[in-house]
Amino acid sequence: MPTKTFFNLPLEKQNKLIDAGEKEFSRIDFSLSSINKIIQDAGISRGSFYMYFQDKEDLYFYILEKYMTKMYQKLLQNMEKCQGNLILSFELLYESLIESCFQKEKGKLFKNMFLNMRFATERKMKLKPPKDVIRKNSQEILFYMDKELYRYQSEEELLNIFSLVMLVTMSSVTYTLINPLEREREKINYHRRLEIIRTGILRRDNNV
Amino acid sequence: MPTKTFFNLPLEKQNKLIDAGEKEFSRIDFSLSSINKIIQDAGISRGSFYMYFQDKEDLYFYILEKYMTKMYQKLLQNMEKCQGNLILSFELLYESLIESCFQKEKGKLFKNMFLNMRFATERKMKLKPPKDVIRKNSQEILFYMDKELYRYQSEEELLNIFSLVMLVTMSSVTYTLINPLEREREKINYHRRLEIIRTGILRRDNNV
DNA sequence: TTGACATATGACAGAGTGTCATCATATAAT
DNA sequence: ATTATATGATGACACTCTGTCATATGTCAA
Repeated sequence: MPTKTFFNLPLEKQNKLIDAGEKEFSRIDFSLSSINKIIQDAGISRGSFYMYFQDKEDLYFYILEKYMTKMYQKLLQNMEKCQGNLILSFELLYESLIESCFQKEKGKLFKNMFLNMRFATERKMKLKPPKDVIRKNSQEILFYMDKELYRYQSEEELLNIFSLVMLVTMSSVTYTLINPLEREREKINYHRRLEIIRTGILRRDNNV
Repeated sequence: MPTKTFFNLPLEKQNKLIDAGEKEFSRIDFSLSSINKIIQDAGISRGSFYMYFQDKEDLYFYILEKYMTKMYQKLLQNMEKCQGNLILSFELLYESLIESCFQKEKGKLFKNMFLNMRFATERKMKLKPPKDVIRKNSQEILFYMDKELYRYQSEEELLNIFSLVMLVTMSSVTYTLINPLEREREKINYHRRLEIIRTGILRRDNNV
């Protein structure tokens, strides 16, 4: 998290630094990005940067979290729109994620962030109690979720289904980012995978 | 790939360098690892290192590939042992992966490699024609796979199922590495996810 | 012995990181 | 008005890392 000093800054200066960060993290992968470039672009001194953020990672996660939150909001909206249909909601999320990643403005930023997701989750999990964020969001999702559709034993099982669909979605988006030429084919495969899961969790008359 | 010069080296010297690499990649994440440490440990000069490998990444992938190959061999063996049952084969693979990752000797190395997998696949995909490796291995898997068990339309669908199970397995192993305390709980969740997939792909009498 | 070739070396330039003593500014206290 | 105190800003500094290159060493054939 940024320091108190950072938040005391006039908003304009805050944004200038955030923008410089986004620009650098768009340019290149996190591990190769440079604080020098960021402070140069933002027009602040080296010392100041370390006044506001613990390190490069600190700034990175501050930015990342902003977009993660947006994504969850989007997912919640989808759940509402789809009357609790989990699969449908993720299909919509998938579409908007792909669209975001191929847009001009923030496309490269999103791409780099997606490709770094593993690194990101690892760090986050070390910092916070593991399920803190995802659990809270999952609970909200569960609230919207049409539970009559699926057979399940416990709430944990529902959360597990949720995580599974999330995993498959993120993985597919990432694959598409790495292989943009196979975008359409991967989309088909993604829907196939969702269909397998849907069939697997569907409540049927002949209950197995 | 290492250069011809590297392979001309006496095996002893080759191994010393590989060992030094594994030691460093065990110590710390790839992006923070240092060639300096490696050459110091291997007792060679800076110039020599660049004589043998293009860069740090080159050495890393050379080591990674060795273990990836082993993993695939293991999976193939499992397929044979399980008479083509995909789910069972991956359950066995899961167990041996977890075991490997918690062992004393190479545990930390495997852990770091797993956590870097996203980075690794991204690089690999840029280097080789995308599906080269996984496709070749998948074809071998398909050879062993008991196709009567599952309903599917095409070979591509079978490969898709394979990738899905692989994804879920790798993801679960990675999660366990990050949260070792939840090892048992995650194992249960892993089996639940596999059960969902199994149900989803199972050939039933009342064909949907 | 002399080339010709493969191999080995470490000094070097360039770039990056995090720190710290110091300076500047604003706010409060006397 | 002046001093005191806290807060913010700065860039030089020490350190580490990377990839290169001119030079040195070893080896084998003619």
